Amino acid sequence: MSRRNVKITKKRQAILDVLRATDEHLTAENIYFILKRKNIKIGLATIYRTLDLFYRNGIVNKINIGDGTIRYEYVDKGSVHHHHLVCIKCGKVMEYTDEKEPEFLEGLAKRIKEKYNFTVLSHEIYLYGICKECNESE
Amino acid sequence: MSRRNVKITKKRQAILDVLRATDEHLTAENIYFILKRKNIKIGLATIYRTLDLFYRNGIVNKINIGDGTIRYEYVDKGSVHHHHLVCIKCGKVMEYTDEKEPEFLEGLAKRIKEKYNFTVLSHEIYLYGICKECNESE
DNA sequence: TTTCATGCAAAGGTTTTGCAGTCGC
DNA sequence: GCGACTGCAAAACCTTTGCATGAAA
Repeated sequence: MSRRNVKITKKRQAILDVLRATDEHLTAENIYFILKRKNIKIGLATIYRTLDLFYRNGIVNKINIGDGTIRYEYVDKGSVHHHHLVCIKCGKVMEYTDEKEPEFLEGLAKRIKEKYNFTVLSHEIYLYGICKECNESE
Repeated sequence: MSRRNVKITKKRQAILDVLRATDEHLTAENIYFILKRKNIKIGLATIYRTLDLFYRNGIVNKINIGDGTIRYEYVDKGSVHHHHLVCIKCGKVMEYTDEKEPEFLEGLAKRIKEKYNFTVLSHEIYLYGICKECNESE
């Protein structure tokens, strides 16, 4: 399935705009209220359906930090692959990129293949800890 | 909070036994039915409460592969830290350890600290792909 | 017209909570 | 007896689904 198969309607465009306008990782409900504030009336179900569609077409990533809700982020094809820093104090999710990570992951995939005959297709890395602000406010 | 603060009742012991007896990653419901088969009558709510207690005390890990349910695994303090291989075909979750990973993660935590002033306390790595069996059955 | 998108409400599944009863020290 | 643990049922929560309406080609 590829991106060109996705028809972009007005509602879908609105959701896409919200996701592209932020660095944050939004839940379906976040998007719902952001659009409401912009006077765009849309059903939650439509947002869920759209996000699922986007996900299946590689337009957004799902982020699951384990708090019971799914977050989404726009996949910018031109940007570097990144992972997530989750602050266990304030719950904020930040992105990071690490220059040595791609090389490590490539080697890791190779070793996993040899050792377990498991073909790695994608990965998610979550680092949990204390963010700058929470560090400072102690 | 530390492990010694957790009182181990009969029901809690039963849950712990189930988790220690398997390599699999069990949901609360899995545990419920396993105990039922052993003729141990226990409420689902108790299992949830116990797992949450165990989690807060570092006795179990939460595994969230994004399918809407939380899985748990016993934390064996003596064993090597491992991560997860999730098969996107059959949904099976396996564990792996990689000899180069600890060194990489140590360096990564240091770089994250320098670059973002984020203190890394723990991490989760999920590798998604196709497992041995699903590879072979194609 | 025909197809697909949408909104609403209801249903679904997992997890949490309130409360009364029970256990163990 | 007291405090903590447990079971049940109900509630809460997020997400999906069914169906009728509406928009677009």
